[in-house]
Amino acid sequence: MLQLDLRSPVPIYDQIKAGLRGLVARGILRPGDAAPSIRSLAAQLKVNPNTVARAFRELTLEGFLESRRGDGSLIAEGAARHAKDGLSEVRAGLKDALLRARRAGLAWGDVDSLVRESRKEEA
Amino acid sequence: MLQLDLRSPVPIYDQIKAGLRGLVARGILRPGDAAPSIRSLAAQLKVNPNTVARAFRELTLEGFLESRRGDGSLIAEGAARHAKDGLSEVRAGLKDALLRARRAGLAWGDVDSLVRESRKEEA
Amino acid sequence: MLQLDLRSPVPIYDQIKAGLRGLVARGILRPGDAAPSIRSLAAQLKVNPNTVARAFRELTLEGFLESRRGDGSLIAEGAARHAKDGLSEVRAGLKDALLRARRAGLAWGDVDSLVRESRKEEA
Amino acid sequence: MLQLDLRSPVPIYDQIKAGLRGLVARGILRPGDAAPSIRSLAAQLKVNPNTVARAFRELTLEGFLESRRGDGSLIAEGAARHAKDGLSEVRAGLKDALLRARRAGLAWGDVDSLVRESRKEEA
DNA sequence: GTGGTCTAGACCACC
DNA sequence: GTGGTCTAGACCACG
Repeated sequence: MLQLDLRSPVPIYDQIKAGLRGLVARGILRPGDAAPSIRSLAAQLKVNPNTVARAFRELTLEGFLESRRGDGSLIAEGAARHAKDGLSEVRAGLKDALLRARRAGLAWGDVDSLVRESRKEEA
Repeated sequence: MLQLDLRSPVPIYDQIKAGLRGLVARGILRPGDAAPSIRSLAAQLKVNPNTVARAFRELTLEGFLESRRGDGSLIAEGAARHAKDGLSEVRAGLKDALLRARRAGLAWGDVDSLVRESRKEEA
Repeated sequence: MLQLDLRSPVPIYDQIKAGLRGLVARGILRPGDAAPSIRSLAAQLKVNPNTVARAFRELTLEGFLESRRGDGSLIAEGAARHAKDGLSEVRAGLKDALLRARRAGLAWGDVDSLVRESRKEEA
Repeated sequence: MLQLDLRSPVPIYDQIKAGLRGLVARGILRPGDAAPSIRSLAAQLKVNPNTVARAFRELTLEGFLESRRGDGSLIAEGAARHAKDGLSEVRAGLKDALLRARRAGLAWGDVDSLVRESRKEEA
């Protein structure tokens, strides 16, 4: 349901944040649904609960989650929009990668073919 | 001539390395040309000279630069190939970013528009 | 009749307790009156009945409520005094909040305008 | 320079955040100044560095601090405005306290006299 | 059971 | 030296 790449330089808590937003963006979780509990998600991902807690805390501050004391968290009402036109961190990451690639001398043509290639592999 | 993103999680010295390789990949600097001096580059980028020095040191070890005792560095003969190798790393990084973005729920259409947007901003 | 702020760090059962005391302090409920039933209040506040039950339990222990086996609770005779005692607690809390706000750099003028603002919003 | 109340129900990291904003609001620290290092502040406050780090992290996300990798943090340019018209958390806390006080039955007149009283004591 | 805070200590990368 | 991430484990309050 949610996958991590522990080798990635991207912080685990960021991957968790992106993953949850992805579940909403793809319609697997919907506003009003209960989010998995911090502890259960931590166990499932084999990660320290604090790490998951940090992701949840930030998502709550951002208004993507609502935490109910002693009764778990749920996907906030605005989460769908948040996940959709938001995805801001992911977009920022991609844009950053694009920018660096350009600065490193990658031509736009190369970028285009790389995108096409990835698209093909996925299908 | 060379731009940094101080907020990026990518190390500054890595950005400098990639930037110099990019200048060669784009033909702005050529093998045999003088590289900017560490001090002047540091001043221009408003960065600690140590940071630039580290980038130069590593580029020299990699054979991309040649240092002339007391007389700065110059772009090595094999620099063009090095710049190309750098490009494959960059491609790999971009591809990875794309994968994560997709996992996070970003649609291909979003990717396309993001690319268009970056292209536009650059122009 | 009784309003909660689910986002507040203040426990819900405490808000309920304070709210009931407030209703008495303001003369809306009087000693001898029937208190709302736990279930109806829980439904109205969209809160777990356990939470309301806890508030009632504590209020009963404090002598603010009297429970009639199988017939709900009623406002105790001494409730008015209890409500007044509650007020001093509230005052202390407010004073503390003021102190912290001042330490944090809030000017007295800001405090004044904040009070005016709250007053306005309430009306 | 910065005082904590470990007995307060207000989280330490929140007190630290408020304290730093207060130092800027009062002009003791200015935009561009170096903020104390996480470790030194932790030592001075006799608190775990992680706790200070959390405060710093949030302040950075909010744009009040800028962190320079390996070179400490500094007060961001927008910090003064942030601290001044912001102070948002403190104001929110005060407003919350006011709201609860009102719901608990405290009259506006009581609020006013309480404010006057605090003001007098401080002077 | 839940989320939240805090401590302690390790490790990393950067300057 | 700096900030950042992660783990481990304790404790608290709430539902």
